[in-house]
Amino acid sequence: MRKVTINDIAKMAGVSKTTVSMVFNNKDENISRETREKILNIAKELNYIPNSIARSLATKKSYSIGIILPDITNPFFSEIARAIEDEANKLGYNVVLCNTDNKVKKEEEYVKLLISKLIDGIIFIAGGESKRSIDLIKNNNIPFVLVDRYIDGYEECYGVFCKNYDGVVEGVEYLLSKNKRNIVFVNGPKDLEISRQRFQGYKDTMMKYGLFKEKLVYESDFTLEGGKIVTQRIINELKDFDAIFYSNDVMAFGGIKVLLRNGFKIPEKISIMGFDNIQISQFIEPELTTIAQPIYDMGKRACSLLIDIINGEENIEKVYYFMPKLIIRSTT
Amino acid sequence: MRKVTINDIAKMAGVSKTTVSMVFNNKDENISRETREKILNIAKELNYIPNSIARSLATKKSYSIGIILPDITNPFFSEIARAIEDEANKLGYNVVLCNTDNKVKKEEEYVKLLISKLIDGIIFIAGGESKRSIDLIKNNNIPFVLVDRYIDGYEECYGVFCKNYDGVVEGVEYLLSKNKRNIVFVNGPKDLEISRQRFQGYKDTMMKYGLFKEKLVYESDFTLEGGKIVTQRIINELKDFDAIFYSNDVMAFGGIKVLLRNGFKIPEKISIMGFDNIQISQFIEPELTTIAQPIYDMGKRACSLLIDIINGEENIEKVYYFMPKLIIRSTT
DNA sequence: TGGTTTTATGAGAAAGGTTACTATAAATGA
DNA sequence: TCATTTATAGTAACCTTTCTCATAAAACCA
Repeated sequence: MRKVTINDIAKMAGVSKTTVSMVFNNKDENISRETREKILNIAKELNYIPNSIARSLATKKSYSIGIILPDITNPFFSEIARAIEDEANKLGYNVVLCNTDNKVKKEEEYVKLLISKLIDGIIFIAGGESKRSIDLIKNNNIPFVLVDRYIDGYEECYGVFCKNYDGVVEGVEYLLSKNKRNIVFVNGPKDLEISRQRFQGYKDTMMKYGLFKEKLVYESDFTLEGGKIVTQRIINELKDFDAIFYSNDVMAFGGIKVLLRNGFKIPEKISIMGFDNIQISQFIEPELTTIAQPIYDMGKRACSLLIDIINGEENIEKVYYFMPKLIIRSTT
Repeated sequence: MRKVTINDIAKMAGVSKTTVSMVFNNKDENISRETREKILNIAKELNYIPNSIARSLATKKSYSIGIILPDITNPFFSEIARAIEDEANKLGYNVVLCNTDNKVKKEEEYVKLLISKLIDGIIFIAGGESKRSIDLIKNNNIPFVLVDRYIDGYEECYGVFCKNYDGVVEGVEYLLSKNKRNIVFVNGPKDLEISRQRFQGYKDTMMKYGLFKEKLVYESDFTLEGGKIVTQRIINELKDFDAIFYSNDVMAFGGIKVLLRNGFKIPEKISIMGFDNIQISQFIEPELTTIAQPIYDMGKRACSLLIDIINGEENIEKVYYFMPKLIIRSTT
C-alpha cells in the first residue's frame, strides 16, 4: 500500500501535477472551480496527506523549529517549552525538543542535527558559555532567539530575557524590610550570566546597607538535589542567618525541605525567597515567596519573535526584557 | 552564501557525487583511502552539514519520532518525555513534541502533521478515547507505541503500561493495615482506561473488607488545581474520613495543601497516598507516600520498543507491563 | 610476453514528491 | 482578426541515495 502522492491524484483527475499542487497551495486563482473540486474530492477520498519532506526540499522551509534547553524535567523549562510549543503550533510550526543537561558538547551536536534537518529557526536556552554553538548557528544563517540565558559578548543577538538584577534587588529589599540582616544567597552556576546578574543584585543591595559578607554567599546548580546539599552545608557552617535567597525556586524547594527537617521554623525563624515562580511554588506548603518571571509570556514572545525573524519581518525589536516581580507568600 | 552540498564537494574533489555519498554513508569499502581522505578533508574545510531532508526523501526515513502527550508541564509527562528523548538521541533519532491537552481533535491534527513529516514512528500517550487518531496512524502504517494510557479495544497494539490495578490494591491494603477505614478515593477522568483500572483496584479491595461506600469516591482531572478543588469538596461533604488515595501525585499535592490549610494533621489525622512517584514527591514536606511507577524506565522502554519496530526487529514483545510499587514516606 | 579475466574504483542516471518557472492552448474581448 | 486573459501542461530544480555500468589496473595463465 504505497503512500498517495500528488502524482496519483493528478493521474486520477486527468490533470498535471502542477495543477494539483496549485490547488493545495491556494495558488489557484486560475484554476476552474470544476477542476479544483474534482482534485479536492479525489484527495479526500484517497486520504491524501502531503509529503512535507518533499515540500521542504523544494521550498527550503520545514516549518519546524528546534528548542534547545537544559532539561525538560525542570518545571521552569517545561513551562517555557509549553508556551513555545503552543505559539508555534498556532503559527503552523512544530517543535523539536533537545535536552542538553547544560553540556555544550550536546548543544553543538543538536545544533548540527537541527541544521541538517533544515529547521527554520532555533530557540536556545544556553547551558553555559555556548559560543561555539551560537557561532555555528550564525554561520549557517539560521534565525535564532536566546531565552532566559544571556550569552556574554553576544548582546546583538535576538533575545528574550528577564531583568534578573532588578528582581533580586527587589527581593533583597523586601527581606531587609522584614528586618532580616543575615541573608544568605544561593547562587546558580557562576558560568551563567544570569547567575552573575542575580548575584550582583544581591551584592549591590547588601553593600548599600553595609551588610554584605562573603561567607553568606553559596553556589549550587539550580537543581532540587543541589538545593538540598547546599542547604545542609549552610546549616552546618553558618551560626546565624535569618533568611535564604535561592536564585531559583527549584533549589528553594530542596532547601525548604532540609530546613523543615532540621526543625527550622519558616518563616518565623528563617525566611525563604525563591526566583522564577514556577507553578508548584504556590502549591507547596508553605507557599513560596518568590520573584516571578512571566515564564509563559517569555516563551510565547520568544517563539513569535523567532517566527517574525524567519518571515523576514521588518522593524523587529531585537531584545525583550521582562520585568520580574515580587510575589509574597508564606515563606517570608 | 549558499549551503554546501555533496555536489560542491564532488566538484572540488574531482570525483562524482556518488563517491562522496558513499564516503559519508560508510559504504566505502570500494573507495581508495586517498580519495576518501580528500573528500573528508574538503567536507570539514567547508563545514559541510548533510541535508537530511534530501536524504529522507531518498531513503524514506527521517530519523525523527513524534511524541504525543497531554501536557509537558505535568511532571509525569515531562519525566517520560525526558526518558524518551534520551533514548531516542542515543539511538540517533530526534523527537518532535506535541501537547494535546487531552483533546482528541488536537491529537488528530498532530498525527496528520507527523505523518506528513515522514516521521518514523509515534509514541502516543492518549488523552481520551483516541480511536480516530490511532486508526489514522495504523492506516498509514506508522509504527507506534502506546504509553501509560491503555486504549479500550486496541489490546493488540504495542504498548508500555503499568499494572495500575495491582498498584492501587497494594496501596489500599497498606492503608488498611494502618487501620484506616474510611479511605476516600480520588479518581482521574473516567474516560481514561487507567482511571477505571485504578478505581477497580480500590473498589475490589474495599469490597473485600466490606468497606466500600459510593460516597467515598470522587473524580477529578489529574491536575493540581483539580486536586485542590476536589479536596475542598471532600472536606465540605464528608464528616469522617481518615485517608485519601489520590490516583496521581499531582492531585495529591493540591490536596495536601488544602488539607494543611484547613488544619488537618498529616499523617496523624489523615493519611495521604499518591500514585506515580514523580520526582518532587520526595521533595515536598511532608514527603508523599505513593505508588511508584518506574517512569523513566517506562519512557526508555517505550522508545527502544518503538525503534525496534521501526527497524523491523523480529520477535518483539508486544506489550510491557511494569509493576508499580509502594513507597512509604511521611504522609501515611 | 601477450592476452584474458578479476578486482578496485568510480561515473552516470534514475528516483523520491514537491514547487516554481515557462510555455501553450483555448476562450474571451475589442 | 489580433491581443489578452484564463486554464493548464511541461519541466527543471531541490539534494540525496542507489542501482547499474564502465574503465583501468592488477592478476592470472599459457
